[in-house]
Amino acid sequence: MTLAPQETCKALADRNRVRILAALFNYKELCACEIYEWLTVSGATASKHLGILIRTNLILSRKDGRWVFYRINKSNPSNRKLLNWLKDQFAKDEKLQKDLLNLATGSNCLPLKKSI
Amino acid sequence: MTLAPQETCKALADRNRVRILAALFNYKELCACEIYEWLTVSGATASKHLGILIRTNLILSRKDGRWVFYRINKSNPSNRKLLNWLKDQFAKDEKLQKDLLNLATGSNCLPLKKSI
DNA sequence: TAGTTATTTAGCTAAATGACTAAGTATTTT
DNA sequence: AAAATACTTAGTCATTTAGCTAAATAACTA
Repeated sequence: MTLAPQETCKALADRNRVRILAALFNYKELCACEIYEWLTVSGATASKHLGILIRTNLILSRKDGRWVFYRINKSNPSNRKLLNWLKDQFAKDEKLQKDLLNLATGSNCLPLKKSI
Repeated sequence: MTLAPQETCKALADRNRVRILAALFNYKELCACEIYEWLTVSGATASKHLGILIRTNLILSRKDGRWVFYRINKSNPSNRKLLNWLKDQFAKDEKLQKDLLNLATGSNCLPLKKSI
């Protein structure tokens, strides 16, 4: 299944989905509840966003007990350049950087595991 | 004025806007009427799409008499990687490639000027 | 087994989007 | 100056989307 460019871009055309990717750039993995608490949206809303990112091959998930952990899909060569561009954009997005600081301490779920 | 990534992506989240960019990758410049005839949408609709691409710094325009010519904005370094990714995607998008063949001959406006 | 926790699915609503037509502006031609 | 051409702006309508709550599913815990 190949995606047309506008389909991939549509997945990235929402602030909360961009925030999810930015968070996953900073952490190897995050579970759904860590994500939706940080986004401050309902679990259902976050789940929908995560589903969209999964279906466009931008992220991958792994189930562990009752948790589902999400991570960036780095194994998709056709998104390589796109993710690289995104990373550049994240670095320049001051609001996002401030926002990400709140993720570091915010969870009452499992401990966060810092990556990179 | 810096754009957040989701704003740039939103501009690319529509098939007709992607088609416009693909067309402008193949031709140095195209005028609005060449574009909307090829897209098979009304001039008003094309104008709106072109305005969106202009406002996100993806394309530039130049007025010449009663024509407005559009071209890819290659001078914006922060979109370099994104445009590069797009180019890769275009090459793999068979529908788009077939579609582009109809642009070469399609105009009853000014002569098309092949680029690259 | 019953209850609790984590996530997804279903159904709803308000807002955004992309298409159209009609009207407006700018420029050229007759 | 009037008509024609190229494009943009404004207004309308149908569809899509992002949020919510409630209900369903899945997995652990007491």
